[in-house]
Amino acid sequence: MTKTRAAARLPLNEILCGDCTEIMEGLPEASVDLIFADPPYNLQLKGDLRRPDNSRVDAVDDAWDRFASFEAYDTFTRAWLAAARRILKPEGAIWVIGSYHNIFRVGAALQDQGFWILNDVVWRKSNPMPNFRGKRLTNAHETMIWAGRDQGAKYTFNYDALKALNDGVQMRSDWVLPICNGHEREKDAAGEKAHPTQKPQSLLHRVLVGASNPGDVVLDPFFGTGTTGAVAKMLGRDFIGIERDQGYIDVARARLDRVRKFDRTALEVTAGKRTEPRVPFGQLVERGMLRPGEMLVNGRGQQAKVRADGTLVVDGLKGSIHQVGAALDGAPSCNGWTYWSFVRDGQRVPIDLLRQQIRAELG
Amino acid sequence: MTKTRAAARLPLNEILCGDCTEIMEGLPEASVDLIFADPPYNLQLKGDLRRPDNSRVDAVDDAWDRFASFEAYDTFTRAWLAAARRILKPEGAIWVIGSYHNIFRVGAALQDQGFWILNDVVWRKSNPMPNFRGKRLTNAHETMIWAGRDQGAKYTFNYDALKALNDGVQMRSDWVLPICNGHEREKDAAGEKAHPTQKPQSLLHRVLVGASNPGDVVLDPFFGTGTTGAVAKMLGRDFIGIERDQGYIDVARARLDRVRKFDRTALEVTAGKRTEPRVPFGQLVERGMLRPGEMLVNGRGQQAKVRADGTLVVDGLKGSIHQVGAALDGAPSCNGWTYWSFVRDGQRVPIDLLRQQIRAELG
DNA sequence: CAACGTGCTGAATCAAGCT
DNA sequence: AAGCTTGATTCAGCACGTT
Repeated sequence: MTKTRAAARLPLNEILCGDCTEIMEGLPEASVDLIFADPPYNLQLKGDLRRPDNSRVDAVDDAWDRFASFEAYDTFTRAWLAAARRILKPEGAIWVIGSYHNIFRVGAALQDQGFWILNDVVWRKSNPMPNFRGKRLTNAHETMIWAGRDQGAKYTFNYDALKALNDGVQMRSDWVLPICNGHEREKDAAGEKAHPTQKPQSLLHRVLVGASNPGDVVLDPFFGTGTTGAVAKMLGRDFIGIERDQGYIDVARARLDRVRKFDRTALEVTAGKRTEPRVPFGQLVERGMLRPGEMLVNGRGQQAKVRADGTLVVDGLKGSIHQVGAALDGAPSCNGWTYWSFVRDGQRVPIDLLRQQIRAELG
Repeated sequence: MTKTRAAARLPLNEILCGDCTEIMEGLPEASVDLIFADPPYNLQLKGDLRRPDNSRVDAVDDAWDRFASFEAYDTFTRAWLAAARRILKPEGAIWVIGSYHNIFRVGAALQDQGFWILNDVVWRKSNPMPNFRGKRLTNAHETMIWAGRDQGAKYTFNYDALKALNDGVQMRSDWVLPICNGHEREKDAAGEKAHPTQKPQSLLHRVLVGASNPGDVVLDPFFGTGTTGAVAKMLGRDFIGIERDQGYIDVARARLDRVRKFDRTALEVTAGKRTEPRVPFGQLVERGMLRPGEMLVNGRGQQAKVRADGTLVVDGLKGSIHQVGAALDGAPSCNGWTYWSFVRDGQRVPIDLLRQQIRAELG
């Protein structure tokens, strides 16, 4: 009976194979701090789409994204949300990502079940797939809903960490991040993308830094190739993954084995100092251009450690790239962008180069 | 009776005072090209919000934004959407703007009533109000839903005009625009903002340029201080405004009197090739620009013979310029106009050049 | 001069689907 | 059936300048 299974220990840092609703029903009540869910979008695709050069778009045509009707999709959604709600701690929170095909149904279901929406967050893709037919706007964003378990319930929000990640100004509800491709994109044996909708690590990085703490339990009921687990592991959170496709699980397991946790000081997050500059240093970290724990070096060879929220630490000294630089030089101020370098292939490279890359991407 | 009122003429460029559902029920069926709606957001604000300096934030606390529950809000939403759908032409479209408080309920209701979502569009505010309490992300965007009346229905989309607006690249689904303030913000007699949620004209400009044509009828059931009407008038569209607050209507009337329509050349908009007159390939033969028996050549050097009726033949293969091109490439389709060239003075010249000559003659 | 680094350009690649 | 429909990124190739 459920009672027995519910008493079972929480299977931390494992991937459970099966239907997420059923599996969540077997987990102990009020045991999870954060849920990140990337459910099927119900894209309702028909026929095939070709580019102007007649090549075929490799679209999402997997069985798991097919539903007979909005009603069928609603039934599915309400079932997994109810199961998710039961295992969520009273002060836990849920994030769900979707597109216009499904997100309105998900949002209404969340509200109907008593979740309390805290923000909707727009992921603005810096490099979306264009609209090949020229019949609509380029679909350049996806929407995440962040909700607490109940109206008035407490929830985790690391305001200052996100502010630091955003170089000293409040984090907004729209996040500009590139889609997942290149080396970060998991490949199958044939060298093809292993999953059609793999999310970028930078997105999960921001969610987990902002809405969870080290040691928290983060559950992902649609684990796919395990981005949530990978970022949770790096950030020192425990994860629980649920996925019904064994092929995806195999890819995720191999991926998680490769992932290393960032060290402890890198994970500590500022309590709230800031500076003025305009392009967030934290983005270099979120995007994986610099790893938390990596050392930066100044002109005199002094080293500073990069932390997950985009701040630096040297001995007891913590702060932004500018603050730490100024303190080391005993100067009233310092432009951290030109002050710090990182090391690649034995060469010192100014971090400003990375900022220029981001600026180029953003146009 | 409704029947009588429904037969009434369309009240163009007027503001009707009253409940929008009732008034729309009295308008003729299938008579409106575009609906832009900015319904109450159901913000559910409690208490008051103060800035760090203890000044009070002038929030939306008007009676029109209070609903007892999500159910009450849904009932309201489904009623006005049904009335809106009846007066929409089969090839018309609707835009609805909202925030996370209401947009998920609006989106689900749209889908449930048979509207077909074409895009969701994020208005990314370049200057949003900060989050004073530091308890959530800065609420820096609102969401618009663009939907056709039915799945598969035609709709107006001025692809090339929006592309031109966007510096020559496809318009994306996220629009960065400042909020409405300064001189554009309508003031009441006391010099205070006349309406708490006045939308910027830039937003409506983009919607109307992209999703309507000059002479179209644009209806706004929550007219407020008349931004939709003002931009419609400037752009040479007819508007119908519905508003139940006489105070807002007075402000809107005065505003509309001040607005001047742009002149004709300013209103002309980059048109796509689609809207150019269709020229049958056979006309090139009829006019003697190509001779029957002459050979066309594709990119791979394969040749096809032009016949007197404007069809091509290669070996046993006969058909239109498009069909033969597709068959030779083993492709599902082909644009024969760009696929085939003829030879003049040893040079390959695309046949599309001849079509352009004919179009130029047609004006 | 050879060897190598830099920067430009154009081809190739690839992206939650859209008459 | 006609005929209209991309943009960001990566990487190889190559000219050119420096060591």
